Amino acid sequence: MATSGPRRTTTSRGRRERSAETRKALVAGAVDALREVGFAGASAREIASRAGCNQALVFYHFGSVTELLLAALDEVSARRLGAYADLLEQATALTDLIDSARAIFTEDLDAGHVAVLVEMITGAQSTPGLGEQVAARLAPWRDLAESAVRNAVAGSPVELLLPAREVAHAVVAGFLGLELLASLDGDRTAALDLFERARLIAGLLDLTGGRT
Amino acid sequence: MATSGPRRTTTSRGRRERSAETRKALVAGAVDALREVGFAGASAREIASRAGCNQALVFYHFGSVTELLLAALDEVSARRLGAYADLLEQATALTDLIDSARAIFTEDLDAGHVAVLVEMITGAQSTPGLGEQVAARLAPWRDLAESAVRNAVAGSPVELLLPAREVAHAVVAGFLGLELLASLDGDRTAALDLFERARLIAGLLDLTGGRT
DNA sequence: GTCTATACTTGGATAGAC
DNA sequence: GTCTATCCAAGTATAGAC
Repeated sequence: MATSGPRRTTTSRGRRERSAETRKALVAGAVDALREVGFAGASAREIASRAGCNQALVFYHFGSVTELLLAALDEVSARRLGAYADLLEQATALTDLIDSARAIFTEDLDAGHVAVLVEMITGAQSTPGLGEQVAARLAPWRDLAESAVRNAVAGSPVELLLPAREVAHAVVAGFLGLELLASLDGDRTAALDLFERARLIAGLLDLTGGRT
Repeated sequence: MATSGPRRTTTSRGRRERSAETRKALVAGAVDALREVGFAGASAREIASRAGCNQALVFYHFGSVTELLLAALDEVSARRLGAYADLLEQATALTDLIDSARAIFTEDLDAGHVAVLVEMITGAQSTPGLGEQVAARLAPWRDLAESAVRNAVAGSPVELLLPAREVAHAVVAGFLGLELLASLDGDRTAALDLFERARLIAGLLDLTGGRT
């Protein structure tokens, strides 16, 4: 049996890795907390408890609870934007776009990604300066929605009546609103009915507005 | 100068009236607090300070902060529903409906009525049982939107493609989402552009779908 | 890097004087 | 009915041991 040198099993890690793990656990805990108990309930103790580590580590690694919450929002944003970009660039017709949008909606509702965003938006009211930070992190979502819309209506007459930039704003607002309602009464059928309705209309538009 | 008997000037009130005034002040303070510092910042002390009275009165009159916040939501709901009903029953065409909707949107954004609702919806995550209470108070808004839509599309072919109940859900979600975005970055032009766009489309639909 | 312990602050809620 | 005073719980943040 080895008597000296650093022990190295599958579970033991170097200090640097251990630190990175803790940071990750805290971020994940913050995401969970925002989702399940909201901004008002996302305290350092609550988050640390979910991360399975000590409350003081929140301040050691992130300086303040607010900074940790922003890191959580960053993590969710980055992960979702990547996933959406892949899905949406495949959509070259309105029908595809609606299908993708519905898939994204249900996925996010299950995982609570949009809930995290919404909690940060509303929670920003109580923390001076937080609003700008959240707004900056929201902008890429708008841009993504815009390019998706542009991609789907390109060459169609719909393009003239509904500018992509405006539609994108409506899409983002719609997602936030539908998420709010669905999470409030735990019923997503009203939202899913709307996606179905939208798909029907999109089908008509795709037909009449055939591209070159 | 009178030396005995209850003094009665324009500012002195009976005990009962005084109590009612305090309740009103607390409710108004709660509304302001929700609007300006959000659910997370709406503490008993914060509210009482805005109401110009003592913190203990929150518990004397309402039992708990949560109950007071619900009373605030009730007050806003009742006041707005009355105002909207008058405005919306005048709208017998889609164009009218959009105009009314835009007026309501800007009015509510200025006064922060929807902000109160949104804060209560998201804040409900951190307080067990609050979700149901808020959901119950949201239902009438949905119903109002539905009857407004029904009223505006009655007899038009739009009615067949877009059921009022579904559209109403989209309208409520859209209001909440647009409000969230506008309050976040203090810019409502994107929302107003959308209303203008909607009015354009509504004009076309009103023309082609002439009623009997 | 992580923990325990602790100082300090804020907030919910109640008791009792007025 | 309203206020002062106070208790207690929870939260942010830091110091210091390991």
